[in-house]
Amino acid sequence: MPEKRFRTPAGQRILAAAEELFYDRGITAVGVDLIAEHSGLTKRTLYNQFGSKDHLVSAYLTERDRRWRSLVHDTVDACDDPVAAVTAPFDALRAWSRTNTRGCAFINALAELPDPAHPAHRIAADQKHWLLNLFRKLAAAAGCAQPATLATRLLVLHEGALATQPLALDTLPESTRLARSLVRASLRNGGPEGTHR
Amino acid sequence: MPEKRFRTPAGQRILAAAEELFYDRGITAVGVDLIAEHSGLTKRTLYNQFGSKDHLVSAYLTERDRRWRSLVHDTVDACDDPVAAVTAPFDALRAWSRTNTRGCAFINALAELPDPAHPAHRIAADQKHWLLNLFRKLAAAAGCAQPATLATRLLVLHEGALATQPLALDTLPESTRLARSLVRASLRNGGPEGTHR
DNA sequence: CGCAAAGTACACTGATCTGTGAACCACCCA
DNA sequence: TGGGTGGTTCACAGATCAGTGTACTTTGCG
Repeated sequence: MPEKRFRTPAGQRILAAAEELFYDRGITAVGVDLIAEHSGLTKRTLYNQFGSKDHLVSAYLTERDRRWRSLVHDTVDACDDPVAAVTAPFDALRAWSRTNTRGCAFINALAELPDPAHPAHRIAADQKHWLLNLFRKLAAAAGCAQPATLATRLLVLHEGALATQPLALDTLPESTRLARSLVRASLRNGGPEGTHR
Repeated sequence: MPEKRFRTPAGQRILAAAEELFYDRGITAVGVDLIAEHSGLTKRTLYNQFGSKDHLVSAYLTERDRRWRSLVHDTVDACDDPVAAVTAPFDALRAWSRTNTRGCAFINALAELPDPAHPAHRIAADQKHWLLNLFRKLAAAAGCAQPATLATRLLVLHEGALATQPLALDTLPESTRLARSLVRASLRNGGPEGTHR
């Protein structure tokens, strides 16, 4: 059962418990017994619903990705100014970080699951490509010069702020400021500074 | 045995095997039996030398930190231009990435070891603080305006390039270009762009 | 009523994990 | 020559892990 569109209420509760535990304590460190216990359901139900721990891990990452994209879309849509919309993912990250302080779930998952054949790799790669592409589209829509280059820079800033988050260095505000200034600069002159040569 | 200054040859070989396996496959996923087998030594020797897997993990991170700092120091020292020296860690990262393609070992370790009491947390936090402070000192030495703010931005770019490395997006070149342009901008006018307000 | 789907209770398998005990061996050096 | 240090061999303990088999109960619905 690689994917499942409609999940039973018990399946949803198990997935919710898995999301919390996997993110907070790490995927390998959390056993299926613990997930069953935290969800109030039985291990048998877990296996009836998800088939294996690997499939549950995939469902965890897929669901988290869905929630994150939904938040970013909402934040972008709430911007009436197309220039402000370019850095809307940074605003979404600020809100997201209030309840998620253990860094990026996908980077963390890749750290624990080095096998490139594991579905987690595709999910993680897809998410970052999606964000890169979103930055590019938003930059182009705002009339930024060289949207591809700008998008790469914004992605690096975004991931850098996210990666340093567990270290409590409070890098997000400065990253956001720099991101906004890069967008402004790409509107003022014919391209972001430092691109020539 | 929390630290050990002088290690026996067998201890060095075990540590070398542990470094490779922990980084490539993840800490939790690698057992002590596998490390013993890869090093050609016995599990008994491993425990005689390191006492526990946790201590071996600490030794792994400490040794990796030492090698990375050594590379950065050498790269900085090889710069005759103090302005180029500010972004020398990005050049060091380029060389480092040729053989280390699984991202930051410390971020990865934090993902697997969520317990803040684990020594890995202190080692990882120390490393990032060290790099942030190095950026600050190099920026000040080069005459950059607002070296603290610049250092934070450079650290975010550095960590962003490192975090996205396993995703094969090739973000390091663009991160390095942007880092250099930020340094240049902080020399030209009274501070990096976008800092006012 | 009768059936099927969803979930429970619980024992259990086989593998793997960290860590230990104890006897033994090779080498170096006083 | 005789310890002492460093390493080996190998069995083993105790815990935990993913995953299964089976019989039972509940609930909703035709």
